Amino acid sequence: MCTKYAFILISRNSFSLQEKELESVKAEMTEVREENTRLKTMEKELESVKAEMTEVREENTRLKTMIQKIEDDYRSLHMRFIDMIQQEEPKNSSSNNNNNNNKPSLSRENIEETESFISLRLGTSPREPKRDDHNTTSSSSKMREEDSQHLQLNESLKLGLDYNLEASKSDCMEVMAPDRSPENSVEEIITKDEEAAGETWPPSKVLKTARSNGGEEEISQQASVKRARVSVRARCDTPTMNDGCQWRKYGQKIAKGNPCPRAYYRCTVAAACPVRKQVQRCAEDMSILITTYEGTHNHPLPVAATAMASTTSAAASMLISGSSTSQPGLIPPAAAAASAALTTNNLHGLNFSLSDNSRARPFHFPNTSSSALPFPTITLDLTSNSTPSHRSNLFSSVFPQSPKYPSNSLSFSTESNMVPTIWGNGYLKNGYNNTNIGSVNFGRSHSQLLDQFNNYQKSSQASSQQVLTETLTKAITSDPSFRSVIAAAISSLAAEGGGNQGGGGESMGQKLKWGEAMQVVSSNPLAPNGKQICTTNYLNHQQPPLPFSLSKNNSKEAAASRDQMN
DNA sequence: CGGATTTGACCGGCGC
DNA sequence: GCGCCGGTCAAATCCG
Repeated sequence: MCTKYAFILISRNSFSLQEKELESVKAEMTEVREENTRLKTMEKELESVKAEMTEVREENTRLKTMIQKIEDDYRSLHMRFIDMIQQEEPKNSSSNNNNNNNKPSLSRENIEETESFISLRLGTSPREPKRDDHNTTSSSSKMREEDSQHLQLNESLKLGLDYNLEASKSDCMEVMAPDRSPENSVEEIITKDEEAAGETWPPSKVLKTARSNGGEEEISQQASVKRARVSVRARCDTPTMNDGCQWRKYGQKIAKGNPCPRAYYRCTVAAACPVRKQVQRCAEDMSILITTYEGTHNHPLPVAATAMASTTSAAASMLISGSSTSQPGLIPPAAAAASAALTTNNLHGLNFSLSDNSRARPFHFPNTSSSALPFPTITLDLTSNSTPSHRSNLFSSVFPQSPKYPSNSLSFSTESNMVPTIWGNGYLKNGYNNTNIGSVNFGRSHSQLLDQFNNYQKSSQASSQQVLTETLTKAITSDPSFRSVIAAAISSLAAEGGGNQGGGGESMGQKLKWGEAMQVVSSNPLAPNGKQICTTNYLNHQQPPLPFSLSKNNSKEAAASRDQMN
C-alpha cells in the first residue's frame, strides 16, 4: 500500500510538473503566434514599401525622361539662339564699326570658340574692352545707343555661355586651368568650391587690389554675378535661426525702411570661410525673420548645417543659372532700345519661393526701400500660406526696378488647395511675350506634375518656354541638391495637399531623409543647454520638414533684440 | 582671461 | 562734389 501510495504521490507530482510544462509551452506557443502575427504584419508593410518603392522608381524614370527632354529642348533652343546671334551680327558690325573693329565676327564657329573663351574667363565681364577715355567720357547719345546695343549683344554672349558653364562646371574648371592670365589672377584666389557654387564673397580689399591691377570691369562684373544671395524668410521668435553653422556677429545696422536692426554675421566654422549672413526682422511682420546668406562654405559643414547649406547653395546655383538665361540675351540688340521698359523690370534674381504668404508681398528683398538690389537674390519663403490673389501680385511685387538683373521666378507653393507655379521669365509678364508665362503646377501627385509639365512643354513653343526650360534644366542638372529642393516641395505637397493619395513613395523617402536631418538638427550640438528651438510653420504644422529653418534661441539676445525694436 | 558682442567710425557705391 | 546708405572694421565692452 505504502508503495502504491507513494507511486500515486509521485505520479501526481509528475503530472503537476507536466501541467506546468504544458502551460509554459502554451505560453510559448502564444508568444510564437504573436510573433508570427507581427512578422506577417511586417511582411505586409514590407510589401507596401516595396510597392511604394516601385512607384518611386517609376517616378524616377519619368523624371529622367523629363530631364532628357528638357536637355534636348535646350540643345535645339541653343542652336536657335546661335542662329539669332548670327543673324544679328551683321547689324551690329555695321552699326559698331567705329569703336568695335576688333570684335570678332560671330559666325557659329566663332560663337562656339567665343563660348569657350568666355568660359575661361568664368565670371569676368563679357563686356568689350575698356575704351579710351575720350570714348568713355563721351556723352553723345548715339554712342550710348551703340554701347547699349553692344552690351546687349555681349550680354547675350555671356548668358549663353554661362549655361555652358553651369552645365559642365567640372569641364570648365579643367579648361580654365591652363589659361590663367594675369587678369584672372583674382580668380585663382577663389576656391574651386566657390567657383562651382557660382558665388564668392570677395572682400572689398581684394577687389581693391584687383582693381589696382587693372581688371576693374571684369572684377566688378564678376562680383555682381557671383554674389548671389539666398534669403530665407521664416517665422521665428528668436533673434537668429539655427542653421547648424557657427556664426559670429560682426556688425549691426539700422537699414533704411526697417526699424529693426540688421545684424551681420560671418561663418566661424572655418577661419577663412567667406560665408556671411544678414538677419533682420521683416518690417511688415515682426514675427518673420529674414536671413540672407551670401557665399559658399569652403569647409566641411556640421551635419546639422548641411541641409540649409545645400538648400541655399542649390537656390543660389539656380539663381546663377537663371541669370545666365536672361532673356535680354535673346532680344535682338536692335530691339533692345525698344524694350527698355521691359528690361528695366528684369531683375537678375531668380526668385525661388517656398512660400505662401498671407502678405501682399510674397517676396521680401532686403533694402527694398532703395531702388535696386545690389545682387541677385533668391528668396525661400517659409512663412505662411498665401492666397491665390496674392499670386497675381507675384511679379509686380517681386522685382525691384533694376536693369541689372533680369528676373526669373520659381515659386513653390505648399498650400493644399492651390497649385504652385513655376513662372517663366519675369519680363514675360511685362508684355514682351506674355503668351507663355511658363507655368508648371506642382499638384497633388507627381504624375500630375509630370503630366502638367509635359503638357506645358508641348504647348509652349515660344521663348518663354526656352527660358523656363533652360532654367529648369540647369537647376536640375547642375545641382543635385536642387533636386532635393524640388523633391521637398513636391513632398510637402504630396503630404499636405494630397494626403494619403498614394504615390507617396518618394515623399516617404524624402520624409525619412529630412526627418533624419531634422533629428540631427534638433539635437544640434550648436544649440546646447536646452535652448529654445525655433521652428518654422512647416514644422509647426507637422508638414514634412524642409531642410532649413530650425533655430537656436538665445533668450538674452532675443530680449536685447526686442529692446532694440522697442 | 579669452571669446563673443556692441557700437561708432570708416569706406565705397550710387544718385543727385 | 556731396550726401546718403549699406557694409565692414576694430576698439571697447560684456560675459562665462
